[in-house]
Amino acid sequence: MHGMPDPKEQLERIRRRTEAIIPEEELLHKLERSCRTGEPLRVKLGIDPTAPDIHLGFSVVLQKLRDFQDMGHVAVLIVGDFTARIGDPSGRKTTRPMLSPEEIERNLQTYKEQIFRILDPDPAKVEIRHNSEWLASMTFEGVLELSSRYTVARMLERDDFHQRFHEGVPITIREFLYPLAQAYDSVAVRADVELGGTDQRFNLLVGREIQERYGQEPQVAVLLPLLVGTDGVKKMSKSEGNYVGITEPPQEMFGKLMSIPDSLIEQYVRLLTDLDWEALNKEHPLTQKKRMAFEIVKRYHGEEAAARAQEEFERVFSKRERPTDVPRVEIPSAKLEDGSLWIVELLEAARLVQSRSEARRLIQQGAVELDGQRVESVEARVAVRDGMLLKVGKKRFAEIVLRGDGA
RNA sequence: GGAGGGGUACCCAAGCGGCCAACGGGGCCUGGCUGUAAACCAGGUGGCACUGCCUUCGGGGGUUCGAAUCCCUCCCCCUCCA
Repeated sequence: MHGMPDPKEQLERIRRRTEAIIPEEELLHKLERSCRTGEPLRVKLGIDPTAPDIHLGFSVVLQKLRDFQDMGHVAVLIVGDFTARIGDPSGRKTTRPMLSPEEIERNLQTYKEQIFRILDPDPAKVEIRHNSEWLASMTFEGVLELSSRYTVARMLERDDFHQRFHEGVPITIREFLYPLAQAYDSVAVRADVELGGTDQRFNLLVGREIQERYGQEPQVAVLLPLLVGTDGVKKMSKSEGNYVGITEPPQEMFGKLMSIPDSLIEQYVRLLTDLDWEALNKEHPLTQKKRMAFEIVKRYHGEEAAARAQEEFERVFSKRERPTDVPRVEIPSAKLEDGSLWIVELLEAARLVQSRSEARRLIQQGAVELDGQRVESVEARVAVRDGMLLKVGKKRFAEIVLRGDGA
């Protein structure tokens, strides 16, 4: 393995945007040895097969894994198909849905398509494993073996377990098994490093100890900051609906990024772009946000698409003009009476509302516009013309296309 | 094994025979102000051509003129003691 950068330089690069490296000296040793022997480090990252959409929060971790790859190391992706059955108690969320092997495989395909927009697909630098490979076949004896290598007291050190224990909130034995199973993954793939968000700190540290108990050199935990979601409060996650997916269309991405609270701009710029925050910080927040959104869209869709997304955003929201791409909705002319239609029915036919009651409410609230003209009355009948623009709220648009009877 | 507390709309949570399509908060939607930010103000947040009707309060059955509210039964969750 030649062309591998100097270990100190590597460490420097790994440190960027990283929350913690535990312990840092060990990582340096591993890097030095790797450089000497030409043996790449095995860098483990667990992926959750229940949520195949990759969002910007996870991209921070993936980007770091990419850094490792670029320095010549191997990404070892662990599909947590078996651990998904246990359900990670981190953050004490309710249990996740059980997935069939087929669903998991389907998700993995989606995952791969997305993951390689960030990772290097070079087969020499990626290894994808399912943890059912070694966990599903583990005997009860194996489980005893594994579980005898960790103590209840150590388990209870974990913040959420600790809290639950003291509040009298039940903790099942099964939940104790989760960190152990994840830790065993590290043994199975002989991980040198494991990546994760800061919420994974405990799990990754258990991995270290378990590896040691199985006679392996412990992995180094590299923790990355958790990105706050577009709501500005909770960490970005699919289930909270506060995420930006890396495969979302440019327009959507740009819009979502513009809607984050100002207080998040710095974090997004630092974690998701290579922009110089110190310089950017002198600008107006709106400018900062646009630059940030532009950079991110550019990363996933290219410069041209990013520029178009920005123009479009400015046209629709700043200048309140008509978007370039408005969904077209066919209205059979048979529905019309003397060329006109009840506004509520029109909204329904255009699928801009979910029910007529909703349509009525929105009209009453002044949210409905026809060709830029606010609809004042719920009872209104409107003359429908081909190419008419229907608008509900700030972002729901539809263009009416009249369809003749004969067609 | 014993004792007790619960299951209400997207979430939390009131209501405990009619005034309940169900208080309040969060979230979300809409309007205003704006920079599609935040903050703030106002309204909305089952369905239906709608001064009314229909479907909702874990499932099923019953009492009653009338039930989210009372009774029976089933399912599920939780706490404490052993």
